[in-house]
This record gives sequence, structure tokens and C-alpha cells, in this order.
Amino acid sequence: MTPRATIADVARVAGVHPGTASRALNRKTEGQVNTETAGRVRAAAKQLGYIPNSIARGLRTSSSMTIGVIIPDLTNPIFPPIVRGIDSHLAPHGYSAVIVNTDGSDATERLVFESLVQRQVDGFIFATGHSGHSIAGEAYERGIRAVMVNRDSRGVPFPAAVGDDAHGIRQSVEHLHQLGHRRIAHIAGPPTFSTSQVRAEAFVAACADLRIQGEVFRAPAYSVEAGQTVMDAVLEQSGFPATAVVAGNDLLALGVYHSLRMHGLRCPDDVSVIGFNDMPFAGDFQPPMTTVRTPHFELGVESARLLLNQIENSVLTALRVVLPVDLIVRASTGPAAENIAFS
Amino acid sequence: MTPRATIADVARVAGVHPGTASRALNRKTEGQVNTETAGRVRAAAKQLGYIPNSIARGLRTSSSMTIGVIIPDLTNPIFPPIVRGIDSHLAPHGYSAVIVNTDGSDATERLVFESLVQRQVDGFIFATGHSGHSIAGEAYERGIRAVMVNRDSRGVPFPAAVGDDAHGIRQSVEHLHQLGHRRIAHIAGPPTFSTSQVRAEAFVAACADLRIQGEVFRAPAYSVEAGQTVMDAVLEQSGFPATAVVAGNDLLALGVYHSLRMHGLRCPDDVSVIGFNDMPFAGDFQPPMTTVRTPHFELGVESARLLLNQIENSVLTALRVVLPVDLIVRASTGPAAENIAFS
DNA sequence: ATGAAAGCGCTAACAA
DNA sequence: TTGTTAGCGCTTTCAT
Repeated sequence: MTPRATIADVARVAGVHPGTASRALNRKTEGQVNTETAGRVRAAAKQLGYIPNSIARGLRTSSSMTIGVIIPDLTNPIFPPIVRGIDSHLAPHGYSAVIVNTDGSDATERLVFESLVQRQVDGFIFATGHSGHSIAGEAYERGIRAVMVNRDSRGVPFPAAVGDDAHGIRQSVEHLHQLGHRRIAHIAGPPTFSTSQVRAEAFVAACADLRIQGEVFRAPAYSVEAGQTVMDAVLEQSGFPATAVVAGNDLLALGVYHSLRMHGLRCPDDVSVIGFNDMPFAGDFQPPMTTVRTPHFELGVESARLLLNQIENSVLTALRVVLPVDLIVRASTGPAAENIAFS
Repeated sequence: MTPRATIADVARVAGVHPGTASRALNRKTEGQVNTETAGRVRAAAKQLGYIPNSIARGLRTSSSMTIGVIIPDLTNPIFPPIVRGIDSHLAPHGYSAVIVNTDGSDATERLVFESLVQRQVDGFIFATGHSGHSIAGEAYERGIRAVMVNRDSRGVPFPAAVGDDAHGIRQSVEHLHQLGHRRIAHIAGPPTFSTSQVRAEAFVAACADLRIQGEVFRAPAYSVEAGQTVMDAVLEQSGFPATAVVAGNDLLALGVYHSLRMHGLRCPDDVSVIGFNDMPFAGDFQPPMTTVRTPHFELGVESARLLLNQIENSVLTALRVVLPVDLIVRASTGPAAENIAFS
């Protein structure tokens, strides 16, 4: 492996001083150099296959052109689109994203956060929305730039890009109401996520407005297993004869599907189910899932835009960007069952 | 934001020279320093909240502790588990992964590759398996360290971690054969991917061995749309009266589902379908998909291990790691239909 | 418009 | 065992 050409090499070939070469090669400073000289420098660079060493540049400019993206779990299907959205905005600006997973663990979150600080990332995008001991608060105190995506900032004054969850839930409940449902269960995500709270509150409010019975059950995680377990409990122990379930997200809804199947209940004939997120392939499930579509890619884009505005222009374009969501009606919702399917 | 403490600050507080502080703080060199002194340095570091600047370190050691991971598209559900596997091996070794998408474009691949070289990544993991004008060959000539994951190296002498695709296909065909199928279509992925070739060849070989009719159709992409389009053509134009389809991957198989449905055909009653990969939620599709499970997470781990061995120990532990795959029989395969469902 | 020189923060070779 | 010195490759003042 032949050693890579440095800017000194380029300068030598072009017959100029390294400083001049540097100026010629950088957009912001190329105006300061004679057009003809600049051309010579560029030619030399091309000839030598010069690739600037961004580590060295970063050391000098104290910026790494890197953004840390902290998510709970990349295998949760809502995150890949968010990440792609983030990347689609960062890349054209010369930034790269370093994605790390926390698996919902505060300890891991702290660990990866420190490791990214050590890597001199220029900012953070948090997709983890813990309430209490989140590192977001600490980040703010340290003067670190960050934004939240898909989760609210909850006290910490970082900007956030979120979907209009409350509206999505309201649409869901109204849809169910129109189908004749009057007793609806909501399986909410863990209370540590801001989304869980927002959605649960919206559910309660919507039920109150429409004068229908709504009951909230809490899942310990946003996962298929948790959804199934909680739905098992709803069916077997709660004594709440729901004809429909509004799940906190699609994973939970999928768990509800499983529970229903295990209990010999049909969806939507016996119980209607609505998810949240419209994760990829939600329309291919059995039955195709009625769910609230959240524009994850765009959420990613917006969060990146918010962050870059802060970093590059030191301006806060917005403290909160709320994107619209849409109820996608498929086949997991139908008319309310006349007979209560369970005790 | 108070300026971060540097190693010079730590040294000053501890009353030692920066060089000594550096040695005390690094695992590999802490043996060279007096235990008591080292303790004082560590105390000072802790007191000041010292966080080493890894950019500066990288400049000096010419290593960024970063690995570039090049994939076609993060939203293809097989990649998140691979990425997590990679990360699970890299993180404990102090490395971070920078993930970039190419969307199957050679131009983008080249672009992101250069951008990662510029970032001084210590190595690459390629999940894109192009044949011809891949940048892998060029990377090799430049002396860049890299490995391939889930795709074969195809001439370029980089190590690779792959699943035993041929065996998976053979299992699929045998399963179909046992169910009485004698005319099977294979919808192969784009020929630019090594996996497409391997799977198609294995399909042809298996059919020959079992003396059944097998015909290969080529999809222009590994996507749901492509699967649907190709299956439409199989049904409407090919004149090949298949009773079963072995799809090149689950996405393609899902497209086959869609096509079948549009044609009023039932799966598996009229046509059996087998996918490949066992992507997340494949068991929740309608019908639950029979498919070949590939250990994506482990593939990721192995690829990272292969790469780190090369980087840190300059040893090539293996040129090829082949992991076993398994046929997961669910509900998309059944006895061969007696009547040919289409012309 | 260009050259000179300094220095970002760190580690590695060399001395002592 | 510790201090000294130099320099990774780049940008950016300051001079010219």
C-alpha cells in the first residue's frame, strides 16, 4: 500500500506552499487564491489521487463532521427509515452518521454516549425517549448540540421532530366508533417513552369525547411478546369485554394478533385491532393491519435538518416539528362483534 | 460549554509530564509506569472529567477505530440484524461502525467508499456483492482491508462470511418434491449479486438430481415489486405450469404472494411458495411463509471478527466462513395442486 | 495572492 | 520509570 499523498505533496507538485494548496482545495477559501494557481493545485491533487485526511482536518477545525444517532434497536422496523432519512439529509452536507443501539438500557445509553463524545461527534440525534435519568439532560448541560426524533424532548430543551400521535390515536378511536365499537382497550407502551404517554392520553380523551368505554393497559416494552402477554391478560383476567384494541404500536398489535389466535378468536370478526406506525409489511400481515402511518423517513430528515441548522448556522429553526400522520384502514378492523367473545 | 480537559491538564494536575499521563491512561502502556503515579494520573483524569480526544489520537496513530459498512439498503430487513451483529463484535473492541447505503447504485457506492476512505476508516465490510465494476477490487489494490458479508467475494481475495445458500435451496426443493411438486419455478435475484447465482445454480442442480422440472426466471431486483412483476409474467406468459415457486429471497416471495392474490390464486392451495432469509415477521405474513433461515446476526459477527483479526493481528483466520441455514416450514407450502391453476 | 509559522491533542521514539 | 522532543496532516492567523 503506497502511502497516501498529503497536501504537502500536492503543494510540492503544484509548486506552491501547503497553505496555498489548502486554500485552493477548500470551497470556502478558494476565492482567496489566484484562479490559475488554484487550477494548478487541483490538477496536482487529481494527478496524485489526493484524498484529504479528515482526521487531521478535524483535529485542526475541532469538528468531526460526524453525528451520533442513538436508537434503542435497529431491528425495530421503524428505525431503518428514520436512519435513512437522517442520512439523506446529512450526506449532502458532508456529514456521516454513527448509529448506536442501546437496547433500552440506560447503562448502555450512557456508555455509547460517552464513546461518541470521545469521538468528537458534532451533535446527537436521540431516538430514545427516556423520561428520568436520560443522558439528554446531561448533554444539554455540557453544551452538546442535539435533537430528538420520534420522541419528545420532555423537559430537556432540545428541538424535536415528531409525528402527530395524538391525532393518529383520535382517528383510530373515531374509526372504531364508526364501526360500532363501544368498549375499546388500549395497550400502551412503557411509560418511560414519551410516545406512550401521549398516545395513552389521547386515547383516554378521545374515548371521553365520544362517550365510549376505554381502558388502558400497560405493556412493559414495545415488542411482540409484550403485546401478546398483555393481551392474554386482557382476555383472561381483566374482565373488560373489549370489542377492539388500539395498540401502542404495530409490534404490540402483532402480539395482540398472536394472543387472539391462541385464544381461538378471529380478527376482525371477534376483535378489531389497530396498530401504530405502519411499519414495513404491515399490509402483508394476517390480517393486513389497520394502523396509523407515521412518516418516519421525513421525521429523520427533519431531525437532521434541525440539528444541522443548529450546528452550522447556530440557529434554532424550530423547537418542535410536528408531521401529520394518517390512519391506513386495512383488514384488521371491522364492525363490532355483537357477542362478547370472552368473559 | 467549558472547554474540555486535555491530557496536558491531567498531567499538570497529577504533576507529571503529558507523555507519562498518556502512558498511564493507555492499557497497552500502563505497565511502563509506576503504579502509584498511574493512580495519581487516573485520579486527576477522573477529577477533571477527562475524555481523550480520539481524533487527535487517530491522527497520531493513524487509525480511526472506525469501520465502514457498505450495504445496499438498510430498510431491507435482512440488514439490521447483520449490522447489529457487526456492532456487537466491534463495540467491545473499541471500534464503531459507520453504515452507508448505496441503493444498489455503483456510483453511490464509489462515492460513499471514497468518503469513508477520507474518514480514515480502518477497514470495510461490504454487504454489496456486485460482480464487475465493484469497488472491492480497487480497494484490494489500494491495500485496504475489507471483508464481505452475506455475499461472496467473487474473485476479489477478501474473506467472506456467508450462509450455506446452496444447501438451503436444496432443502427447499426437496421439501417441495416430497409434497409432490414436479414443476417448480425459481425466481432469481439480479445476476449482479453472487447470491443470485449461487441460489439459481443450486436450484437447477437440485431439480436435476430429483428429476423434476425446474425453470429459472430472473428478477431485476430483490424487491417485492420485482417479485410481483416476474410472477405476473410467469403466470401470464411463460407457459410454465409451476405448482410451486422457490423465490430468491423473502421480498421476492412476498411479491409472488401479491401476484397470486391478484390472479385469484391461493397459496398454498394452488401454488406453494418458499422464500429465503426468514426475514423478521416472515411468520406473520399471510400465509406464514416457509423460508430458509439465514443467521444474519451471526454472519455480521463473523464478518467483523474476520476483519478485526486482519486489522489487529494481521492474520487471516479464514478466507471463507460458511454458516448453516435451515428450512423453516410454515404455511405457504402444501401438497401439489392436482389441477394446473393457470394456462 | 501567497508564504511562513504555529498548533489542534495526542503518542512514540529516544534520552536520561 | 519518567521527561523530552518531535510530528501525525491539516488549517489559519499573520506577514509579506
